[in-house]
Amino acid sequence: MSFTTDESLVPAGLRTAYCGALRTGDTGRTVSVCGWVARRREHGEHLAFVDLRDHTGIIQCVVDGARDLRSEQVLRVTGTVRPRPEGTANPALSTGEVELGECEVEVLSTAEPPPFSLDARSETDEAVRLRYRYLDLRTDRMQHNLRLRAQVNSALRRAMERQGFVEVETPMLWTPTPEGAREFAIPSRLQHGSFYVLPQSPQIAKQLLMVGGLDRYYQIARCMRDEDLRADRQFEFTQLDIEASFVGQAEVLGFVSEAVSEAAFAVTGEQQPEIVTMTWNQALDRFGTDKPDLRFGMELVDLGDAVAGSELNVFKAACVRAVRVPSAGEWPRSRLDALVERALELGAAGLVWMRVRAERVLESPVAKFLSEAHQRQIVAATYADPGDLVLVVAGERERTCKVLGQLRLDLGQPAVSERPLCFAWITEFPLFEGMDDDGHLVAAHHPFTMPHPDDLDLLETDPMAVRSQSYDLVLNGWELGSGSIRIHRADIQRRVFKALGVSDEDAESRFGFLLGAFRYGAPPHGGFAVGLDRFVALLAGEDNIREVIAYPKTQSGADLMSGAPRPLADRQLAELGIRVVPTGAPGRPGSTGSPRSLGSPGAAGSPGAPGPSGA
RNA sequence: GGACCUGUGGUGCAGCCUGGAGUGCACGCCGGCCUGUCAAGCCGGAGGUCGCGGGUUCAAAUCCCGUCAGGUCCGCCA
Repeated sequence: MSFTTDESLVPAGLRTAYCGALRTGDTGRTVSVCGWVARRREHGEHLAFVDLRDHTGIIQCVVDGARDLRSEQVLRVTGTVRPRPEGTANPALSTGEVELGECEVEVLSTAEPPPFSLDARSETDEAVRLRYRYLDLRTDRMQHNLRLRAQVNSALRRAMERQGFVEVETPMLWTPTPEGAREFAIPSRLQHGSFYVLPQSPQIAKQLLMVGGLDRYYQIARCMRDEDLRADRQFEFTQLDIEASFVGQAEVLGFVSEAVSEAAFAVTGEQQPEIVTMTWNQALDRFGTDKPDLRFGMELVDLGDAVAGSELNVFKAACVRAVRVPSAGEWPRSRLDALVERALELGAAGLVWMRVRAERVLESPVAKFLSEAHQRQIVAATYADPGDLVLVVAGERERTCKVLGQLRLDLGQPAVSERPLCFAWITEFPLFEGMDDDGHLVAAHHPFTMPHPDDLDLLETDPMAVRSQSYDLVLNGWELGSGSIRIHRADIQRRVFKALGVSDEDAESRFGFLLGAFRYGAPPHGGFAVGLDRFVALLAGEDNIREVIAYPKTQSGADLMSGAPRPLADRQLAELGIRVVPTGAPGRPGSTGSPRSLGSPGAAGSPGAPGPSGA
């Protein structure tokens, strides 16, 4: 939690000590500290306590005459470290046993009153924090989160380098690729009408590094996707991106496990247990999701056998599954009705609730349609105790599991900050996930994912049953990243493209340079990418990645501090050969009186049309 | 593209449902008092287009419509 590296650093420049590092052992030293005025407590003309803050913590300075000192001023204070008088120590501060006496104060920079309190105890609207992010960064929370993030980066680098990975930087100005996320386009000044795009990931670049013989590549890579923002999604985000040659799935999982475990250890100081692995099918069956939160139980139970032969029509479905909610047997009807409502909303045909009474008797709207034997078997299968609630959903397998999986989260998921850290590998994802509008299969991961070797023969006969050699890393219910073994053989690639409805000409025009490279000797290879923002957020106990990013954007893609995005000057547009088509809104909100108002400076975006890379 | 929540002195909130003078609380700010505090304390003071526009009404922070901003989610994120 604390970042002790600072204490081993030798202060230099204007200071001879860090605020938070002073201890009784420093008694008698005359030191200079530099920082911001966190608080001051005045007791008349000749005694004031000034709490000076730097990134290491707070030291109390005893000052004679603090009249002109103000919050957040930048000071250099020179004084003598001394123990505090009997009974005045402050256990809340790391430096609470000592204070700086006989202080000489130098104001290095004056400061207006900050627009919001930087005290950890006060809450401030996020929009205000973002507008003054440079002030928000001074808070304990942001200092902690950004330094934690740096520790994670450092640990990941250590682990990757130890495993023989070499860091290679890939271009930020890349070429449009027609599939995947919407891309940010960058106009070419030298070739009007042509565009670079910002990489949505270094996917193709890193595979070409394998062809190039780099063997093991990693990068802490920025990726950009022009998709709508969420609590766990920003336009730009960071990945630990890796790729390795002459390895299979087990090796890739090993590399990544090593890296994330080292990072978790660096932050928590606790050795991580071996990461559990389950297949996509198992995750769906047990947790109703491909990103299970393993911090709590309430696993899904298959009631197929328990209700076999029941007269009840709803239980004759392909899949009958339940989740046990411990100690919820006394919930009022209104709450149960709300659960039914929720299940319908999630796409279930219905929801059957069963209160487990004394002697394990079921109280339920359907109880009278269930034989005593069936009731007993349901109770036995769910391991329900008197006082529990059992929720049952029946229908098609995937839908049924997903509904119950969501109910499980609704009713049982702990807060993000709750420990332990439960990593999980999810393997054997399906290669395809449904069809697009043209009746073509859609790749679940990406079109270069190697099918499971046992399922190759199904590619043409039963493609939806083909498992892939792709895998996700999950942490406490969040998808942390994904990866796969790639196709390096032209014949298999051709068959997958065919299943996806990609013709030879299509493939050539879309991925020509990748396929071309593969003609010159591509090693078997595979890789992974870990979403660093999410990883750090979870380690920091934050439920929002904006809290671990120095300068994040709002949900509408604005940077409230800088005002981005903004219109370009006409001259700049001309240079780029760009003409802006007005969006039809004639009246702009306009500049209101407030000089701080950074409202939308006119959205000069593209109309809804296909988008620049739709060719 | 859609659903829901929020917007009231610098900050955080109450007031809105049930219309009646910008009414209240806490913090901060300014001034005064105060020599052991630590979110110091006490006294006094300043500070408001109730996001913006329109409508209903004798009267709108409050009701209605629109709009902007922030948030959560759906779609989207190979």
